[in-house]
Amino acid sequence: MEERDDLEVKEKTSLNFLERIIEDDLANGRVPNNEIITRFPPEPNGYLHIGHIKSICINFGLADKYGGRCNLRLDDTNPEKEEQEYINAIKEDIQWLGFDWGIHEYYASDYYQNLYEIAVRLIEEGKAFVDSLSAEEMKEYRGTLTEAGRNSPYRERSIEENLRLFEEMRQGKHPEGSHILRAKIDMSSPNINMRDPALYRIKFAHHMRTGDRWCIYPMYDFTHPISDALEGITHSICTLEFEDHRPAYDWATAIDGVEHTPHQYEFARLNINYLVMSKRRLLNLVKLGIVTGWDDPRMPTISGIRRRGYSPEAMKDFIGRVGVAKVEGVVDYSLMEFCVREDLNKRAKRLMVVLDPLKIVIDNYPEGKVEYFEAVANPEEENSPTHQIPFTRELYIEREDFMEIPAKKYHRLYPGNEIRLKYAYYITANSVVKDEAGNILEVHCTYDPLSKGGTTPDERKVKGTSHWVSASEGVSIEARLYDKLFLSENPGKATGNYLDDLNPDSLVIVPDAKAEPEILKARRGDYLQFIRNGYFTLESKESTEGHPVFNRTVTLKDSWAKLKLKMEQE
RNA sequence: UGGGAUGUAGUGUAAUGGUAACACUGCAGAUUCUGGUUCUGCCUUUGGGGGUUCGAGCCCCUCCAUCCCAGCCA
Repeated sequence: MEERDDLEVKEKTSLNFLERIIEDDLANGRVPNNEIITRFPPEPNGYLHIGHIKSICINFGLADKYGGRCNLRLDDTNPEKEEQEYINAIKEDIQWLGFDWGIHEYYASDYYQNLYEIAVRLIEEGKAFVDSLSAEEMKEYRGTLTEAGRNSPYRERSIEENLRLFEEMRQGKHPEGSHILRAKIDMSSPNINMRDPALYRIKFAHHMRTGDRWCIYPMYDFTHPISDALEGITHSICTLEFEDHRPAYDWATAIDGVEHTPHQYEFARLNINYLVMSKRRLLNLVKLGIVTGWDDPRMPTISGIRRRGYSPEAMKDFIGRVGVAKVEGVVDYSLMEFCVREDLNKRAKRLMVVLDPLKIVIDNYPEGKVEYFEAVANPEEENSPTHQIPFTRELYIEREDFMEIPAKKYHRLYPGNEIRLKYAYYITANSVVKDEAGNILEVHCTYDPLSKGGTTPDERKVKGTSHWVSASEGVSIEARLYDKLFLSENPGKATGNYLDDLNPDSLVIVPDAKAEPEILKARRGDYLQFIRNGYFTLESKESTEGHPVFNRTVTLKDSWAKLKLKMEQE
């Protein structure tokens, strides 16, 4: 221990592949002004989910690390699916994570005029044409994965006719689906994305930002690279499924007149086992009313996990631990739980709440007496604040903290056994009161007055300690306990019948416990940690007007449940 | 079976031609005013086969496996 300082702490400098690319580009003067510019380009067609956190952390993180910047760009080129509500939510979620795009908030729709002009220029140069094939015909002409496609019969239209048609498309003179602007690349390319990709389609849809000004909208393969170029993006980082689009990206940034040439790099998206992470499916859960909204605490959306009490720090730590690579893997849910637990353990305020109450009557404690004990908010914290907890003759403890016939290795309350009520007294169980059906209604105990504060003069030890709540002084709260996020039975990505797969794993518990000072405190916000194996969060009143809800954030290692199972098997 | 990518403990990620490692999980033990926390220990790894090299997870060849692509979505 005295040699600590002499130990050479090996600086861990291993870089991920993107950092290596950037450092190499920087070292070789390939970055204009040495300013790394990335972008996070979500389509505002839904709420951001946990998977997006990886992309956000990579793009904003890289910009931070290398002293550049990251633009927020809303990729709004499909007016039928996009909504202002989503834009607001996206911005809130990124900010919650602690990232700031400053003044660099852009919209693909800001570039509609530029894009249009570039398209006209492509037509003039004979590099794009108006195709009048139907969607079905186009598909047929495209060929298959193993067979080359054929040129559209409209491919050789004159430049004049193409120009006229495209202009008419813009003016709304043609119905949706009648014409489409395509790039002339190569119908026999083994890469299907290069078989004369569509550039512009007709859509008589109202756009939330441009209204009815346009009725032709540019496609991703055209919009994205040019938006990147226009914004001076140096490193355009996306997920693996766009690898096949990189040639199209390079084609677009090579168009005459497009000044800046960004480069696209791809990384593996985040998959977490049993977690449903597809905007389409999440939207479905919302539409079908299976959840209360995108921010339902069971949803793996950023707003959902925020409501359950996950912290941005924990999620960023999680992403850091997952790493960045090109391997399509599936991360264990338990790693995310670990990160949340680790963070919450350091900062969560501990409050005692009984979720599944069992009444305890202390026969030798005076009726009507109320005594207060001091509890610390967070034992992990030095000089942690304390608060007073009322103790009375009748209390509630957790139902699982009592067993009439104890299992092996059970050292909580059972007839004849002595345990400690945290911060208060030692009690010993004597007798049990049951109803006709044999359900335990209450347990009668006696307490040791000398054990006040949780220790005794003779320093005898007890093996069990339980949390408790006063029956008369406590407050009743409506609690909804969520175990995990919506999980699928499919360990990889959720598939077809994911709705059947979903295991809500939630239950409603209404504890009988009544007002306690610490519960009132909790109601003002923050983390509420408690219980043997779990952390709980209480939503702040502000964010859930009228819906006081308890959310159990994570299930800790369910060691108790496992032990119980083991004992049952023995 | 066209093209593009990827294979390192159960999972994720390092090792950039020089002793295969870190974290999570799992298992065991110690501590403990909650069977939590904390601490300690253990288990398990380079997809297969060739080649180059004094030396290969890394370079070459080959086989195998997995993922992505046939929207007028992004």
